[in-house]
Amino acid sequence: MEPQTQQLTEDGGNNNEAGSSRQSITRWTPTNDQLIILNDLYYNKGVRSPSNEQIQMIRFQLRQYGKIEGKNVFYWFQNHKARERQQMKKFTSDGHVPMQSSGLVGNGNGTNWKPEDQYMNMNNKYSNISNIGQGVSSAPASAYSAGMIAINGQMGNYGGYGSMDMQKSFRVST
Amino acid sequence: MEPQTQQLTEDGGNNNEAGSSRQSITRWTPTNDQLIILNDLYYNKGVRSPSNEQIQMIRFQLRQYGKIEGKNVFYWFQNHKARERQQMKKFTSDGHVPMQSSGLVGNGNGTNWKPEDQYMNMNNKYSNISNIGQGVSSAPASAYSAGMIAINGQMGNYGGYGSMDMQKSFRVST
DNA sequence: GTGATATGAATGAAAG
DNA sequence: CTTTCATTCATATCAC
Repeated sequence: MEPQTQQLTEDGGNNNEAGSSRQSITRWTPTNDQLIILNDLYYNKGVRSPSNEQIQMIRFQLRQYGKIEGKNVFYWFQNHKARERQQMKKFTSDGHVPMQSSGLVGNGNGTNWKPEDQYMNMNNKYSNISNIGQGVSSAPASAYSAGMIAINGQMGNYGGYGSMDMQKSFRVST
Repeated sequence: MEPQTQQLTEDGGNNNEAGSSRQSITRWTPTNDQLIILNDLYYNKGVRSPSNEQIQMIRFQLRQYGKIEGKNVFYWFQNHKARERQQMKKFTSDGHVPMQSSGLVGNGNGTNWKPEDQYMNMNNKYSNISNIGQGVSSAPASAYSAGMIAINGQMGNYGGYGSMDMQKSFRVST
């Protein structure tokens, strides 16, 4: 009834948690585009518990749409998976579960993902797929232009060669 | 939150009746009887975070008074506990906390930190790096290629090395 | 009708 | 991975 105007915590860099030894007072809020990618990875690509490397790549991909850190990606997948499972057990829908339409996921190891078209039902939020960060592709991105990240887009045969220097650890509050 | 001044729906009766599709799409509103039971469980029985099975039992019990699902019970306890703490935190030592805490559960924390470094153990097993795409299939039992992961699965080239020895360290403990 | 408040629902972050 | 905490969004109800 009323667009809640999701306050996209756009990048912009106003976020700040360093210095504060408190609990994170800055909570990452995924943008619509980020959610789309994350859900695509989760449901269509079968990503469940990405490794560190994968997290970094995903982060890099999502960064174009807003500020994001590795831990955000990590927590997102962890929560998403846990809650999907929780929903199955705890909220055993006697009626229905007003969340994602998951359900098949029987894979628990990632041994091999069975490609299957499943559309996530992002009926939750409002489609605000707009030019959120039009031109956000800042400079730092070019430094890592290894071109081997094919998370969502198409990638012919560039063959990156991936000895890039990725951050090895993202720590919160040094 | 105020004291349990059950100001619930003044309709007193049951605006939520099982089978009534009246407000099924709206959020659950506990009936008076349900609130009595819930509060009894909370204050007299000391229930704070019921397990899945407990939730189901509670749900079953409450169901005779109105439509209810497991998540409603779950969220009720979550919110009730969180908000009780929230108020307690607000009146840290005012001496007048409008709540009838019975003091069960002996919860003494609230501001208790654990001065301990928590290193998340991202145990990447030796093999079986969940490959997310159907294109990259790592060697079964040789070296684990974690350098580059084609999340899309459209990679025509396989990556070399990346940083394999990453140790993600969430140093989050305050 | 509008705003304040109570509270159900959701989820990021973190602890266990 | 499971469970809990904290913060925030969303909405029903009440006060005006």
